[in-house]
Amino acid sequence: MLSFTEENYLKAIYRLSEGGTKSVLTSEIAEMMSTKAASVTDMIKKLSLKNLIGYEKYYGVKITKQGKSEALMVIRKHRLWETFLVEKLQFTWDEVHDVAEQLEHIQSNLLIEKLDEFLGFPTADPHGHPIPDKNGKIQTVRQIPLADLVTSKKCVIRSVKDGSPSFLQYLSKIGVYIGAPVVILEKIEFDGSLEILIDGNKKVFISRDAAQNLLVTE
Amino acid sequence: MLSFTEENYLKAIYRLSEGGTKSVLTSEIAEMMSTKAASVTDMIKKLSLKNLIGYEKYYGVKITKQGKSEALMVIRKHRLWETFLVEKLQFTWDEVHDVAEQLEHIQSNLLIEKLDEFLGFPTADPHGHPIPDKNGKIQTVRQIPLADLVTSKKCVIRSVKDGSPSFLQYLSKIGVYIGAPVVILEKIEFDGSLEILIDGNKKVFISRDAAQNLLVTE
DNA sequence: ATATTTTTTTAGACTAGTCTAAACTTTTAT
DNA sequence: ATAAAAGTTTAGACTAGTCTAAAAAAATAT
Ligand SMILES: [Mn+2]
Ligand SMILES: [Mn+2]
Ligand SMILES: [Mn+2]
Ligand SMILES: [Mn+2]
Repeated sequence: MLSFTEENYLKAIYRLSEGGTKSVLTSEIAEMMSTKAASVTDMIKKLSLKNLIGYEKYYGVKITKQGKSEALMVIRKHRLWETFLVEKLQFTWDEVHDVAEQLEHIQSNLLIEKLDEFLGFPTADPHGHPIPDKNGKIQTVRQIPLADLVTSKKCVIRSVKDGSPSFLQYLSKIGVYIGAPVVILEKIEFDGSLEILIDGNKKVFISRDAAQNLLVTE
Repeated sequence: MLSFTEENYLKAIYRLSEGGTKSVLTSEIAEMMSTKAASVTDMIKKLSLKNLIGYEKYYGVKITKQGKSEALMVIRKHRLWETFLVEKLQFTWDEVHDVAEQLEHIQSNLLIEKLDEFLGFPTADPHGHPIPDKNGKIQTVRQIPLADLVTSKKCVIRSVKDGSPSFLQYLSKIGVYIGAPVVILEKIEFDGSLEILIDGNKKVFISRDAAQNLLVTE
C-alpha cells in the first residue's frame, strides 16, 4: 500500500512521462511537487525499490508498468471525485481540484467502484479530462488547440489544458464550457488573439494564450 | 489546523469524556487508540499546548470547549459520510465505518456543507447516532436499552450502541433495522435473553448482550 | 581538452508520530 | 505506615518526509 506522499510523487512522475519516452529528471519532479531536489532523490530511491519506477543515478527515472497502473488509479479517483463534486454537490469547476487532491488518497476499492456507478461511469471529468476505467484504460479522442483551428470551421470545446481556478472562472465568465459549440470568426494578425462565436450567439475576443489552452474537436 | 492524528486523539478523548465529568486517563486513551501510553503522553502535551484539552500530570485530561467543538466537527463529518455511503452509494451499514474513518479527515468546509445539503440535512447516521449540525449542536432523544423495556410494550429501534460489523450483520440477518417496530414477547429468566417480535411478523430470540446494545424509544 | 556552470546526490539535521525501557508517582495491599 | 503493584512520564531510538550545505557528476563553454 502506497502512502499519501508516494502516490503524489508517482502521479507527478506519470504526468511528466506522458507523451515522451525519455527519462524524467529529478529537477522536473522537484519543480512539479514544489519540493527540493534532495527530497526527490530520497523518494526516488523508495519508489525504485518498490519497482514503481526505474532509476539510473544522475539520469532520471522511468515509470514502470506497475507504477503507471498505480498512478492511473490515483488519477481515476481524482477525476471521479471531481465529477462527483460538480455533478452531485453543485461545485463549480474551479472549486474542485484542491478537494479532489485530498479525496484521491482515500483507500477503498468498494468506494471507488460504487462512486463510479453512482455517477453513471463517466468518461471525462469537469475539465474534459478522461477518466481511466477500473483497468486503467483511458479513452482518448484526438483534440487540437482552438488556436490551431481554421477560421469559420465549427468545433466543440472538449477540455482545458491548464485548469487553474482563475482561467476556469474567466472561461465561465465569457460563456465557455465543456461541450460548447464554437467557431473562430477572425484571427487577429497582430497578437494572435481570436474573435470567436460561442453557442452561436456570444461574440468575444480571447488571447492566443487562452486559445492555446482550449482543446476542441471538429 | 489539526493533523489527521490530532483529530483522532481528540475524538477518542471526546468519546471517553461523554457522560462523565471526571478526567480521562492516559491508559484509557491508549486503549481506545490501540497505542502505547508513552505515545499518548506525547500527544497529550501537544493538544494541551493548543488548548484543546486541560492536562494535569499523572491525573489525566479534560477536554476544553474548543477541543469539544473540534471533536464534534470530526464526528459530524464521519457521520455525514456514513450517511452518504449508505443512502447514495448503497453501502450496507456494516461496511461504512472504516471508509468514514478516512473521509472524516478531509478538510473543506464547503464540501461538508454541500454534502449535508445533498443528504437533506440528516439528523442521524445509519447506526442511529446523532449528527451534530454545523454549530456542533446535537439533537438528543432519550433512548433506553431494549433489555430494560417491559414485556409487550411497543417500541422502535433507534440506534445501536456497539456498531461492530459482525453485530450489524447479525442484526440485518434477523431483520432488525433502525426504525423497526419491536415488542418483547418474553424475558427468559435463565440467561436474560429475550424473545422479540420484529415488524409485527418476525419472532426471534436475542441474547441479553444484544438487547443491551439496541437502543429504543417507546 | 580543460575550466566553469549546472544538476544531482550525499550527509546531517529537523519534525511528527511511534516504540521500548527506565524512572517516577499514585494507588492498593498488608 | 510501609511495601508492592499499577499507572504515568521521561529518555532515547526509530521511520517517513523534509530541508540546507557540501560533495560529486554531468553538461556546457572556452
Ligand atoms: Mn484536478
Ligand atoms: Mn494528491
Ligand atoms: Mn462509524
Ligand atoms: Mn479517523
